Amino acid sequence: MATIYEVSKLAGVSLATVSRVINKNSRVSDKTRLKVQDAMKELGYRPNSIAQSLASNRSNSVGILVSELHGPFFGQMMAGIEAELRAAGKHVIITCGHSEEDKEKDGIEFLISRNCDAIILHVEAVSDAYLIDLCKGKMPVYFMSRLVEGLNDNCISLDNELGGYLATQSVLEQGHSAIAYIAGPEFKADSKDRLAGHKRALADNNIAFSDTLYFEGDFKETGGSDGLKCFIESKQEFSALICANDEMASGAITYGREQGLSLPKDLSIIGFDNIIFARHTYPKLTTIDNPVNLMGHMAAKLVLKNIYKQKDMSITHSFEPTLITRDSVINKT
Amino acid sequence: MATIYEVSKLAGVSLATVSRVINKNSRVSDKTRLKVQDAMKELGYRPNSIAQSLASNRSNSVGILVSELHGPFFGQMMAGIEAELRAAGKHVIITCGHSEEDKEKDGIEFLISRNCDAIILHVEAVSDAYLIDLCKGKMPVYFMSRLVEGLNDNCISLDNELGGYLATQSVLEQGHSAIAYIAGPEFKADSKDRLAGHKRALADNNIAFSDTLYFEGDFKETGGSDGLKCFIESKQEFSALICANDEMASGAITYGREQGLSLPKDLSIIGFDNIIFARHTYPKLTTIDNPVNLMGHMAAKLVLKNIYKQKDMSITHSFEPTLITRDSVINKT
DNA sequence: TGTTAGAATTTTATCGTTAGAATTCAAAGT
DNA sequence: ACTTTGAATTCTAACGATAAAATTCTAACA
Repeated sequence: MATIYEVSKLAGVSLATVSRVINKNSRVSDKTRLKVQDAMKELGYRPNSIAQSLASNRSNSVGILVSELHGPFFGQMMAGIEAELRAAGKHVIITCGHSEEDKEKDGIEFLISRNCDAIILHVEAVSDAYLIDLCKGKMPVYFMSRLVEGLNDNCISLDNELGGYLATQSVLEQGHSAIAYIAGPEFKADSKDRLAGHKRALADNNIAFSDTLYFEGDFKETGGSDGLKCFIESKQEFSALICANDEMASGAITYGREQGLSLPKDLSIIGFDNIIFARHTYPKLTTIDNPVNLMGHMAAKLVLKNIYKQKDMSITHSFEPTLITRDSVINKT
Repeated sequence: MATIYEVSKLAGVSLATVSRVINKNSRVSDKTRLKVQDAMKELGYRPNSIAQSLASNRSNSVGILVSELHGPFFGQMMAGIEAELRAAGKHVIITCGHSEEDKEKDGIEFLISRNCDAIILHVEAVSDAYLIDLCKGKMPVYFMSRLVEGLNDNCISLDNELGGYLATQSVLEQGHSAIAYIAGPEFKADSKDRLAGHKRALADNNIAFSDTLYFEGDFKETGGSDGLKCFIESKQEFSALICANDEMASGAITYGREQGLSLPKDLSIIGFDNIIFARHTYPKLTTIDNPVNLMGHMAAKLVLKNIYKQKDMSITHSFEPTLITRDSVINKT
């Protein structure tokens, strides 16, 4: 592969001049610029980004840590970030933390050692204290879908509490009062906040939260089936089931039907996230929209603005979930 | 951040010695190794991977191009590749091509310019000729889920023709004979092969392929709904519908029920890929398993073996799909 | 004790680029 | 014609590591 040196020789100019035509910013006369561009074309020259990074202390790549590479939620998130960054000529280096503290820390180390210009994290297992400490380091850190105390400006977050409230409120408005709840893992902030919203809605309507109609799931399909199984076997009465995400809602729907329930007549179910498949369950899933793709774009914009100094980036740090009404919740009155 | 130079000074040894303790291979006396390691610890030294790459001409990163960052199929694929590579201390740089020729080429350029040690491509729009040409270049290229003529050793592929055959054969065995088919985009090799398998099964059973029961979909949910709509509106008789992937099958199921069909009684549907969600459609989707996660692992192993010279990697280039029987196809006899 | 082989270590050049200082150039002002 | 000035360009030293050649050390052997 041709180097800048060969280009400079062929064009009859110095290294520095070639460098300057590559980095369009500074001034070069049109004549020499043309000469250099011709030479580059002739040699099929492509800048060596590694060398560029070393010399400029800029890698033009941003690290991303998500919990999983698969899964509809993270897919949308990564797609949003990548699209925005790619359009600006930046790369993403993606790794995953599997919602485990060690692996998340490991992933972060990994990205730091790759000299990313910034990292965008969707971490769940690691503590706020750790993150606050991390931010004291040299690497700029941004957070997706998590609000870290005192670091608001680095966070793009969803009002999960509101989402939880909305879900429960909408179910209550349909006349349900015996409501079961399948939460996500309790150590995850998202789970906690959604649950808090649920409890607030219950309280607002003078309905007591019942421990026996609560189940801690895993945000996966099995969480939904296990949870519903648990409730059914406990022989309690309930007409609605709130799941803290759509995967668990899918699992619950599938399990519920296996147990002979007629849905949504026998049981109303609401999810959270509005993943693409939510409209393909049967009944079509009523859920809370989580604009995670948009949030991905926004996180990328934040990096573009702060790190790459791009202008005209208006940033929204906080997003609001909205209710998507489909067919899985019926009016009980 | 401390550099190798500072470490060498503190430890009282030369740069080269520090370098050698970092790259565990060559010999250093235990005493100096300890000295150096202490110094590294004291300074919180972390090698600068950019500088390492420049000097060693190795970036320890492999580029990945998929069609989309979201979507259950690609998620599984990326997860497989990343897990395997990450375990070996390599990074992935992921980008996407959106199944469009220009964007795919663009993405490839992008990865090449990042000095990856190899690239793994899941490309759909770009021609074989282009790929053959690409392989003549310096960058090692591997292909996922695509068989490029003459480049077999660089491909990890699924026998899509067999999958297509299996799907149709299984439906035929259930007594169906009027079978509609919703294909993927015709320019995609996967679509072509699956369709070819379908036609072979038909021929084996002396059933004529009917153009009017064929629809070219887009591998997305809308492809399934649009296709089924088209067939229904044409007032043709058919008792089974084969979809070239699960997303389209989901779309078809949803649309079919919207049109008042009772599934699977009125219409049997079979998909392809066995995405996670396939077991959560109603009826649960009978489909063809595509071991794409495994294939991702294998592609990564191939790179590990060929590029990073790891031993003990047994490679399987070709994978076979299998039938997953669930509830969406019924026996008609 | 003097050689010598092999291990351990250091020296030095290099990877391909950027960035700031230094220089040259060209047009304008006096 | 002679500065002056600012633009255009070149020079040179990094950036932080690796790798091959050169050197020093160590211990074993004659």
